[in-house]
Amino acid sequence: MNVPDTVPSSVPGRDWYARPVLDVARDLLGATLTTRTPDGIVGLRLTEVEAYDGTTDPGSHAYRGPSRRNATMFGEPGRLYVYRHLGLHHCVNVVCGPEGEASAVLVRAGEVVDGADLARSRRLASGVARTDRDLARGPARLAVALGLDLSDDGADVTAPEGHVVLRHPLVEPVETPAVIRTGPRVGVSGDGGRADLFPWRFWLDAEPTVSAYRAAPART
DNA sequence: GGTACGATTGTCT
DNA sequence: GACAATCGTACCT
Repeated sequence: MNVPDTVPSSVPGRDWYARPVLDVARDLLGATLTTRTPDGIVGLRLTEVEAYDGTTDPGSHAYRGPSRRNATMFGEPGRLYVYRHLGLHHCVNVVCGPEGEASAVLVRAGEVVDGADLARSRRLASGVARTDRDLARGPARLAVALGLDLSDDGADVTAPEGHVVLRHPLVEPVETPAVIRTGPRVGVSGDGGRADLFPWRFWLDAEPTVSAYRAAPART
């Protein structure tokens, strides 16, 4: 794979995810999520995420308590929660916080840093050709690029030999310190229209791969 | 067993 | 910028 060994990185253990969801969300920016499938490897440097704070967060799938769909959120941190949206798209989350709290970070966008050819062919197979910048710009495109679907729900990202692995850089790049920006979450309508109360979207400033903000449709 | 609704995207105007 | 597409899940009867 192309990820050079000279870039110090580690695979955080379960405890790393068992922290407050806002801390984990912030720390996930710049980390790389890598999927290994029979047809190859795709690595993604995360540039945009959103935090969902378990059963106390009206915007979270966990707000109404455990169900078959969100069971993974109530389980161990450090696992993938994948769900289908609008019957068309998949969205990928990383479960965090203490087990049972059901907090999760939605992975919204990233920059393909490995396996761009494979990511591109997956995107082509799913529809229309796009620029490389769009390969993983938006949660559904990101899932396609990484080749993730419902069968990956519950996958453990803390296992270095697993088929989905999250790596975290041990040291921040000194020359290009990451500027982290925050804002209202995208498309969350369960917050009573008060998206401003939950400025829990985090992204890396000046990243072309960050998806465009769209407010949730007003709820009647 | 039926119905309403969505953490979005692509396409058309 | 606006809108249709499309189906699993939750919630109701």
